[in-house]
Amino acid sequence: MCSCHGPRHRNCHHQPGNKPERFIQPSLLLCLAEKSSYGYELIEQLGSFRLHSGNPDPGAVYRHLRRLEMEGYVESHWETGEAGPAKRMYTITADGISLLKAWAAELEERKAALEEYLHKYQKLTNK
Amino acid sequence: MCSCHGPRHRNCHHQPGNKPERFIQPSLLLCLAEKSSYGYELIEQLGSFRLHSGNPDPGAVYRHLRRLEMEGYVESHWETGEAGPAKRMYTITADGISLLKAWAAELEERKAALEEYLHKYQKLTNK
DNA sequence: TCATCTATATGCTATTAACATATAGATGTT
DNA sequence: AACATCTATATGTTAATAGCATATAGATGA
Repeated sequence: MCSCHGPRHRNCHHQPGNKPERFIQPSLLLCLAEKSSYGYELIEQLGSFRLHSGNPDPGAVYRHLRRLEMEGYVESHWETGEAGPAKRMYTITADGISLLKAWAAELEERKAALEEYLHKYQKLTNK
Repeated sequence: MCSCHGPRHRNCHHQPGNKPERFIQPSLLLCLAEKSSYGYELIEQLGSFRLHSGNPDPGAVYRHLRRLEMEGYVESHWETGEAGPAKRMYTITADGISLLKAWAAELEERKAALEEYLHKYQKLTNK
């Protein structure tokens, strides 16, 4: 029974299924390492990652992008040529590639940590 | 370059290595499914999990335990017989076992999600 | 004209990890 | 006896973030 109530708790964080996603940053970096892109498109791309159940919050994505730029991991410029409203196109920098690499190592470690946990769980249930 | 400064930012969350641990609850449940235990001992046990880099924050552990009890996933009683100060011994309930099972399924899913991400990363770097 | 789609952005709240500190009984040392 | 240390539990505060709501505006189509 979750102690959370009200409209802000449709996705309560206290139960396993309702995960806080902390993977917006590494996902953005991976997408941008593949090709330059912009917020609206990146939102759709992240939506297809298993790490994100459905499209991520647009607000979160735009804020992450601005921050990554402020910190020098990506660069942006306005693209006005194409159809529709102007897009802010983002390109990953060398620092961004380094950060992505660090994320990959970290996520590899987390995978191993999860495997350890699940192994312990298996050992318990097979007793 | 992280925009975080000051004493509260020795462990900045924005960089891969500085992970927020969101695994105290499932770790506690797994330990308690193995055997009844108490806060101080559980802190040490969690410290040996790869999911936790070093001993977790005692405050966090004690609060998690109280909340798990409030929500019916564990039960506790004071143990005064042994040496040292009294211990609040925790025992997992049937609901707690169910919750643990749900956590295991969720962490299995997260492991798969991480594998997907890392596979994409590998594909990129092998180009 | 109006609705809808594309696109970016900001404001607010709840939750949580991290950090700091408080309390107190038990044990060991001089 | 006095004192430090260890065991054990607990609370107060802050910073960071996910999630939700909302604002803005140009482009497209009916």
